[in-house]
Amino acid sequence: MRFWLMKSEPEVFSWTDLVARGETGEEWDGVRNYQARNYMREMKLGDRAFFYHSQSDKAVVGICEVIAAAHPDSTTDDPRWDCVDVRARQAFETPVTLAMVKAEPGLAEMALLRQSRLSVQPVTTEEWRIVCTMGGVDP
DNA sequence: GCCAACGTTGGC
DNA sequence: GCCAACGTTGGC
Repeated sequence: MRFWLMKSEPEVFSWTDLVARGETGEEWDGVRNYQARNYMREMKLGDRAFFYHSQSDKAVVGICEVIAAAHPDSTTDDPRWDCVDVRARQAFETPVTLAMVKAEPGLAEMALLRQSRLSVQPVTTEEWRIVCTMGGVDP
């Protein structure tokens, strides 16, 4: 199983919105960046991803699970864009803010800091463990 | 609201 | 194939 981080502006689609979708989950559509798309194509069923609120919130707020491998993005006819489906799994006890990530030496190499504009990014096993611990959930 | 970083487009 | 112009994202 691999680990990822996916960003969303909470004003557009929030963690609460994903929780409301329940087991059905939601298509992670709208990504129009090749690197982010390629990462989604690498995702497999059962992979876990942090749900990150960008812009107003700037915090990892929960963990979601990939429930459908990459397929065409239903919001466009352009065949270049694929996306996966995810469902909410577990909310963090404590949101892990961007400031907290920056303050943690073990997370200095995270793509979240290195490539701030990338909306879908890989997370290492060690980074996953650290962030989960900070968030108050079992890795 | 501003700006840095970075991706895309289009002229040459 | 290069590069200037432009658009978008996201942190501050």
